[in-house]
Amino acid sequence: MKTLTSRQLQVLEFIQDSIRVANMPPTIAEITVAMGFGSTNAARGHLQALERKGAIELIPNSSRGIRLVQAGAFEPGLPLVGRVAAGRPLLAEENIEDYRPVDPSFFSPRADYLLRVLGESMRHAGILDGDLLAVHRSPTADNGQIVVARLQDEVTVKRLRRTGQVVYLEAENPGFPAIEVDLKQETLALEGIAVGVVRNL
Amino acid sequence: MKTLTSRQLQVLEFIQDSIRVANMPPTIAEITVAMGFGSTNAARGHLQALERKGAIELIPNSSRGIRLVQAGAFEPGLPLVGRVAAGRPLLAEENIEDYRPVDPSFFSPRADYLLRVLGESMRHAGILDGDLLAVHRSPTADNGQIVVARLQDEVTVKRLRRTGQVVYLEAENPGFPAIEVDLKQETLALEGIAVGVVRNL
DNA sequence: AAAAGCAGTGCTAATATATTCAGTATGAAA
DNA sequence: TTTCATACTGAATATATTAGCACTGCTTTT
Repeated sequence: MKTLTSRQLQVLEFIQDSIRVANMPPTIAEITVAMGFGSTNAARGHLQALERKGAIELIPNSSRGIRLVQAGAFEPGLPLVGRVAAGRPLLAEENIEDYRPVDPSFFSPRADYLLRVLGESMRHAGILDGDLLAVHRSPTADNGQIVVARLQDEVTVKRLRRTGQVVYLEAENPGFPAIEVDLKQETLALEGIAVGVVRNL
Repeated sequence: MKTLTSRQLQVLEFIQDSIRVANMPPTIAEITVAMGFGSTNAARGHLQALERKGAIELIPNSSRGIRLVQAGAFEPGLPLVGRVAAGRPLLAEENIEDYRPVDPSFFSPRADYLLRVLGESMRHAGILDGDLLAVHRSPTADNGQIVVARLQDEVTVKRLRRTGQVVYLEAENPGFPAIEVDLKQETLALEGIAVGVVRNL
């Protein structure tokens, strides 16, 4: 989508608000009033510009015939992180596979992103290969929580178990050994804590 | 809300579909066409009846001026079914614990409601006690699918396995025996097929 | 210097849409 | 038996809404 001017953005935002509040797009006249135009053509011009730029779609001869094109313009959903490129922040653009319409506040604390789970190491916690893990960004976590951690450019989902200065990242599947991190020697970079699981069957 | 007639319900459902699909309420003319009426007044009559009964609100002199009154018209979410009362339809009001902001179309096929899972019988399929199972209403299911079935006023989640005239509802946890249903003697009432899992950690 | 995009006004025509009035027919409730 | 709600048809009207034409003025790009 091409960049919008600030005025066009205002119009777009009014349309989004309209849909959110009234559950229907506004008429051109409503936009005209809301924006303080003296002529409906001012609004029409903006709508046509927005359509040219791909922000909306106009349905000819249809009242309130404005359709938001952006999938999730008002509900962007959560970024889905898939394979993580080495040396890049977890939420760097190249790690974001897609956006999924999941309500962040459905989880508590709020979910910040979704992580696609690889492998079976957490199977016994009901987290299977391919599941989407809802993650809340947090640099700290409590004992016993399931966390997302970075270890040498590898992202892993494990249960955190701390005893003194040693942290164990435990799998929930026999055969997968726990990872031991000595806080005196290395730092443990937590990416977040797991707050939920979403699975498509 | 007073009870609606079946015809009124059809109109209401069309309006709901319209909002879901087109993101805006239909015009009276659109309802007229969709319902196969010969006159817009047929649709109008239904709309006024729906308004009297509190299902919708009509905005006078406004195109597409139909507003769903239902809490959650904007974010209907999915009904969460908890404990199921004996002898009552699964989606009867008294079975609906709450509504949860989960996007029905996130799953495929679309989820119609969420069922709170009780017990550990599907643990090895990654479905734990307390999980919310996204369910698509369907009277039929394929072999191997995880289904929601009604057996003597009990709702169970099991994997469907069919051999000839005998259906096995298999648990995914050793120690939980499969339930055998002989279709020659009893009927199996499927409530739906599982299309997803949502868990709050 | 010309062309294109931006941001508007003002008016009119076309048509989409809601609304009103006048009916028919059925079944349930008072 | 009258009244009321349901479930429609049919035609006409009022208004809401989109759409088109002709402008002005400013800024940015070519």
